[in-house]
Amino acid sequence: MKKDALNIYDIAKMAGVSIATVSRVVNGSDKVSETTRQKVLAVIDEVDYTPNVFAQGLGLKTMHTVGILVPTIVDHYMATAVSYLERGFKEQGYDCILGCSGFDAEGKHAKTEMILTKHIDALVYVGSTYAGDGRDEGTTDYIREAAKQVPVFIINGSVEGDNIYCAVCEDEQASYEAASLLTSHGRKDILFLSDSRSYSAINKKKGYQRALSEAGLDPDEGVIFVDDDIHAVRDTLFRMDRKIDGILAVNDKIAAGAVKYAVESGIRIPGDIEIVGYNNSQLAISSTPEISSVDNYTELICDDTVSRLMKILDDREAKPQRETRFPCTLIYRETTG
Amino acid sequence: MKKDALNIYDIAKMAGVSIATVSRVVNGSDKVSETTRQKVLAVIDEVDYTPNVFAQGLGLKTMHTVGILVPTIVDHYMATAVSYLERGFKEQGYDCILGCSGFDAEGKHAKTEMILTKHIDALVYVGSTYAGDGRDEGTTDYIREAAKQVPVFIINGSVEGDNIYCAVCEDEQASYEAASLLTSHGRKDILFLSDSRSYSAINKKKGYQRALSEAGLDPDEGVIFVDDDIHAVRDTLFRMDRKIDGILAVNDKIAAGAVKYAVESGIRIPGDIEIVGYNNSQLAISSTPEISSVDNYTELICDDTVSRLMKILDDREAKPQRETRFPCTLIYRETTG
DNA sequence: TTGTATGCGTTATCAG
DNA sequence: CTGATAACGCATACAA
Repeated sequence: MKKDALNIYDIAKMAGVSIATVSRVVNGSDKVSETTRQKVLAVIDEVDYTPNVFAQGLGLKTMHTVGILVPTIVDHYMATAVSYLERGFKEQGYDCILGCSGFDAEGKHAKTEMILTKHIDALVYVGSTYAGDGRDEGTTDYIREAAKQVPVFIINGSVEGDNIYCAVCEDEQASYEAASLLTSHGRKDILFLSDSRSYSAINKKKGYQRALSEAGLDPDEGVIFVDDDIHAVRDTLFRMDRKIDGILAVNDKIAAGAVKYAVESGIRIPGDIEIVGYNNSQLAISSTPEISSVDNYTELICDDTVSRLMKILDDREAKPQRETRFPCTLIYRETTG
Repeated sequence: MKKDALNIYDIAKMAGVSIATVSRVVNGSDKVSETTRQKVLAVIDEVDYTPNVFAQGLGLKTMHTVGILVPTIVDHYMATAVSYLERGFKEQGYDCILGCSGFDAEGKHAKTEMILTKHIDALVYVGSTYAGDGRDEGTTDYIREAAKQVPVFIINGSVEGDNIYCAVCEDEQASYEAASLLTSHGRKDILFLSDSRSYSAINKKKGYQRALSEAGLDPDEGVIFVDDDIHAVRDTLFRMDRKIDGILAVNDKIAAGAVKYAVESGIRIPGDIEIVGYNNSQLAISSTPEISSVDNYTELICDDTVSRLMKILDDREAKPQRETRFPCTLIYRETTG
């Protein structure tokens, strides 16, 4: 059936040289005469030989793969990030092993263990959910544990530890600015809609609260937890039966739910209520009216992560910046005045 | 730094047995006494030993990984499919290597070659773009080439060839039913909005055309190619300056663009125009009015693919059904009457 | 510049 | 039931 692939011995025999020479040619060593190089290359090209990655991995202890863990790939933000990471790593000759861990500790822990058994060269966590809520150090212990084996990178989250590198966007500031925009418009009843206590959600909340405090508003009573579901958010707002003239959501899906609520309630946007989403995704555009949303430069963050990661892989002694920070910017659309 | 992991010799030494015995215990062979088994297991548990997958792969010629190729993971449909596949394969003890190929032939070809060098146990293509347009056989040759090395599965596309297995949804029928719904409502100017000539897009078009023909309408003049972008679709429709009372789109993003067009033109939905999307994604819900959309049972298709794939991997002689077909159903929302 | 021999960590075959 | 030992395919230090 599946005829065994040719190995280095076959090539050596066909080219009339030793396996060492073949190996040298394959790996681009300069210690081989041009004539033999051509001879070997001809054979390799002829029979379409590719070195066995398992054997390479056995000796070199690397198979040029990096592991990527996301809570769910269905989320647009994660998908986008994975897309950029995959592109970047591939450019550097690294393949990606993907794992979807879910949001609970057990899954994160289990998937981390599993993916580590694959002897990946590095591990990238995508999503601030992996950074925990910053309160309970124990929740991120599995990351420090993983970092003992391979360099660990976190996209959009910050975790302390040796061999752990982070890239975060300045959510606190972005959220502060968005909320300040609303308070500056005289909004008094501004909600903060969040579905988690992840690292980034916490920072967004801080920014929101800072803005409200500065405006002399109660920074706590507007903080609401909701499910990450358009209709669930809408219904939650319906049930609240409370005057609202501003909403800051931690993602566009939640913001879209808020828009539904306003539209179906006959509340005018942005006249009576202003709404700001987060991630600047297609959902913000699909919605009517289109949602003003914070863009968090996923591409920039991912490219930076790839380049810092490669720095380590190229030189195991290299110590790139432990944490890089990126700004966010609010994209103005129709839900803000 | 990264202390070398323990190997089977270490365990053997610590347990006072031979490596063969350790291997037997690890692989659950019954040819080992209960006492020694416990002794070895104790050591393994104690020091947290895991067999080196490279060495296993070298001998067994498999590392229990399957390759997944998508044109882009950013697309919601692909992301959803990958999510289900990953879950299914992981359950069966297989890891996933992900590749994003883009939509052009060169990328598909190159990524296929790359992922094959990883000695994956099987390859799954997600998306009908890989099935080509069915006209040019040459465009899918790289798939038949890949199938010579490993079993190949295609999600939502049909390609002929040995060792190639497909799962498709009955897009022709679903599209026919959706278009028939509109004609039955007396719609006369129904557009078919498509962004590609992929296998599924072609089937959707056929269904649309069948419905229009049956209703005595011209099946060709409504077929329009658009960019897969909400605003681009809207603007294309603006420019068309043509009476339209029905739209069938090959995905929800395009349908969302159509909704924008109608809303901004003051055309009433579904009174003056009815719109049907495809994939039943969040975009359909995010939109206002919410878009009626064809659900194509991604989960079902993926689970079926996983189970057929495992059948082959469990028994290399097994020949599961070459092509499985799944129905679609229209989810009625606010853009149809 | 080229070839030989060894190690990488398993699994599997074959004796015992 | 258990233990040597030979593959598996490659990279590389060492010899020539």
